[in-house]
Amino acid sequence: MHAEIHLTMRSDARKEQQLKLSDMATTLSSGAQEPKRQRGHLRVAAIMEAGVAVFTEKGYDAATMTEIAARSNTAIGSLYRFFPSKESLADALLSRYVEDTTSSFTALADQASAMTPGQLADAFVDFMLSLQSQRSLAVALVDSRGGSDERRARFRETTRGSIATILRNAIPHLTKAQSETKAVVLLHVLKAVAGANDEKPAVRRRLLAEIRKLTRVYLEATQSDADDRLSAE
Amino acid sequence: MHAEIHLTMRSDARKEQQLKLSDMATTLSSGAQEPKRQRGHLRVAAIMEAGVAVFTEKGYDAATMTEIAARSNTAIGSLYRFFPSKESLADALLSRYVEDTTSSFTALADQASAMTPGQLADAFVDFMLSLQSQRSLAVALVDSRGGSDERRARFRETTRGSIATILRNAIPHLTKAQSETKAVVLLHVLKAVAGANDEKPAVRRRLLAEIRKLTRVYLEATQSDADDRLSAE
Amino acid sequence: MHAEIHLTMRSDARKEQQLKLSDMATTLSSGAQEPKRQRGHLRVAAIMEAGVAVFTEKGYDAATMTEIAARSNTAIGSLYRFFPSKESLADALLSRYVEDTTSSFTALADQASAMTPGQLADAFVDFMLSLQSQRSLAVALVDSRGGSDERRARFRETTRGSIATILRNAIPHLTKAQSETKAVVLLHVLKAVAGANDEKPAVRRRLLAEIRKLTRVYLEATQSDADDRLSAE
Amino acid sequence: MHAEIHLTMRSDARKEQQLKLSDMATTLSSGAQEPKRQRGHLRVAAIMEAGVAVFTEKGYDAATMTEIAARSNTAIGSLYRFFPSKESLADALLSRYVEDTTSSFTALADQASAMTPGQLADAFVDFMLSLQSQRSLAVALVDSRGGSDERRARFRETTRGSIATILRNAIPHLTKAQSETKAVVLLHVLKAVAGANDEKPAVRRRLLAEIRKLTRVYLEATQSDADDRLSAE
DNA sequence: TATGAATGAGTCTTCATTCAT
DNA sequence: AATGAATGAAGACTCATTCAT
Repeated sequence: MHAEIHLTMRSDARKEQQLKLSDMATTLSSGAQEPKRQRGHLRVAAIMEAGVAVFTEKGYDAATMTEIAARSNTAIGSLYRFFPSKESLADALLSRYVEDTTSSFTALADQASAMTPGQLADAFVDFMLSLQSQRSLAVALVDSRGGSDERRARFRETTRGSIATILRNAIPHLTKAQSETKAVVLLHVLKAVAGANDEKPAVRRRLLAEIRKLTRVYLEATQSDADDRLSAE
Repeated sequence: MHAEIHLTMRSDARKEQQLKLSDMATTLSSGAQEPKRQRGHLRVAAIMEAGVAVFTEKGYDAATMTEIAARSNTAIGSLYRFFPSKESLADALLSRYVEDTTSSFTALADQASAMTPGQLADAFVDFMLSLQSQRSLAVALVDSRGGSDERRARFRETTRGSIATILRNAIPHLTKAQSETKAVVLLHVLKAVAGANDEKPAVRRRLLAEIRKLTRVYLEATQSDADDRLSAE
Repeated sequence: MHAEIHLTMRSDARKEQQLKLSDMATTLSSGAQEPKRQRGHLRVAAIMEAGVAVFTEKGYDAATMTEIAARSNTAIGSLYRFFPSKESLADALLSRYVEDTTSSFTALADQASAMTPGQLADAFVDFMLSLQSQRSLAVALVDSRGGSDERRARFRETTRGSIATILRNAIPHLTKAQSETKAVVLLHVLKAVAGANDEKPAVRRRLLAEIRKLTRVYLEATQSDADDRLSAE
Repeated sequence: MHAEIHLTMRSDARKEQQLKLSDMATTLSSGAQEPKRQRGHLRVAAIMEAGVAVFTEKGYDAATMTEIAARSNTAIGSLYRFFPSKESLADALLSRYVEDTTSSFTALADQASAMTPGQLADAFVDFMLSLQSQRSLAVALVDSRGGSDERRARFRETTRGSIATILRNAIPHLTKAQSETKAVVLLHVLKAVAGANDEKPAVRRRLLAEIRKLTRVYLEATQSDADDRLSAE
């Protein structure tokens, strides 16, 4: 009963603001309240950083809103002003990550058509390395049970789609279905980059080299496959 | 802050029992069984099965001891008699999984020396498929935060070691360091098999075929590498 | 226990402002209006209307100051400028209702002396019907725990007094005590009019007719009683 | 998510017990856990009494589970073991009241056919007086927003139905519709008995006498109406 | 003066764990 | 030894109220 009341109220209270804020709403799209003053933006940023830290360290379930509030020097009430639920915070974080990632992917896609599979493989690994820090958040939020299922699914779809597109740019003759299957597998392989992070530096270096090799081998094999199929026709 | 205090306290309170438990867990999960107190063994088995089910379904955090007790028709007090903490149950489950897996790996290792890399690749994928059901438990317990960090780490080490051994059996000339690096990567790749489970049947089939191909390609490349290096000497 | 401490504290903190408020509330709810600061009056009016709406819809407890502020397009800070507490707003609303009602009662009282009990009964029911919309506010605020106990008690007294007066006007020979007792009972009966509102139209119609009949019968019986007692002397 | 888990678990855990307890389940029908040991029954009783007290004093919203737990010398967790939500406690209390009331009504119904309207009126008022203490709880729970709407509605229906039946027993010739309309009105009138409780003793006495008179007059008038209608045919 | 961000006590509820019977 | 009642710390979230800008 309370919940309904609350939601109703909020909708009422937010209607008009929703409009003028819709442009900035991208980051906080998940039901989060947009700050209207300078101070608020700083606060939101602080909360998000704390959120990243805590979710990454403990995982979605074990992370507590109280700790996130404390780490960002925010009263719990203020945290909830901007992010009306734990899930909404996780969603916002994920969204931001998706956006960052997506735009990076777009850049990669542009260059992909001019790359050999080997080059592309390196580009992919480098790309994952550049995401590094954020990546572990995504793992904590997506691979665990964090946030809404729906958004997590959408996130996965988006990422897979981006990779599939890049693959088709770089390796013509791939059917859509093929590129999508390969995207899933490739994405999985690339996730190993994030995993490497937890190892000791020496091991990490070797691991990264190996992942690089694997990726290259995979993409080259994919290329030859496509060529074979083509010449067979 | 509170949370930490709490956890600390708990750990303290449990230390001594942990010992009793680990004996028992080992005893139970290894084949050896004490004939006396048959009832107790049945009970423990029931609890463990319920634990597997619940942890798999809900993940470590969301699983409750009460539900595990209920599903195994055990009074909560009895459950705690055998497994003095949630963590200890997760650990026991993981241990059993490790042992099962390890012995399977051993069998695989015996045959590995007679296999070509391509055959080995298929064997690995088939192997993962055969673990399927149990595998999702490991995911729930290892990739999330279930069980003690320490044991999870040990679990990973064991698995990696098994794979490394197999690799060296099948592909001579690999140094220990190489085989270990490759084992990490290969294990990661093979985890995709478990992930494929969540996809629709049609996708799943394509995915598995692709993973198979990737694994084969990877192992074959590994072989040629080793050969090259050898002939270069 | 905590709750009590909290409430106490709040009351303490507000005492002095209560005075300022009650002046204002009285001023506002009586006809007199200060020409200066027109804006403020509009704002107060808007707040009060929103307050009526929200309290009526949700009841005192579930109503939130934030929603009342939003519905009246008022910043929460401004709302608190005029009504320093939720209770003070409820009180102001109740006061206004009492005043409205009282003046209406006064009009009724003027005509009452010329009415037969039967006519008076109808007049009462019609009167309650005319209050309808406001009545539900009173229910939300008086029958629940809205506003201060003290003011609610005063409100009840006033209303009962008005009715008692009317009764004595219409039915001479009633002692003061009698009229007061009857006022309490009559008021209770008339509240059924408000309750009828929640029923389906068909039922509502029948209900109102029945209440009308009951009221008539009651007042007529009261009359005969008085007559009897008189002639018995 | 948690909620679902919880519910699921409970259902599982309770299945078998539900059976052997179904006979006693009447009182705690609203999802409450039945105690299985002596101690538990005492506890449940204590909780319910505390619940009655607190709900009556503060109303549903303002009552806190913490206070109810404290007043019944129960740990909050124990309270929730028996009554898994605030609403379920309110429901259980209401149910018990309904049952008490209903059986009393049944007894009244048996005698009603032999009563004159005047006697019936007195019987009704006496009846309400006998419910006294419990009545104010019903007011707190039914007339406010306490508990689930559905159950409150059902409660009202049941009570009205009982009264309607009694009326038809005592005053033949009433149509079903008539008796139902009159039941609603009569019930409302009788509620004044509970209200009288809050007055000073002297006032209370006079009030009760007046309510008695009103009820008598109403029922007698109802009788004559019915007679008139009959002879007019 | 108006605004809305900040505050934090308090609410309901959950669940691992202990302990009396 | 088995049972399940008891415990209470902790978590997510709300909202009346204050105060800096």
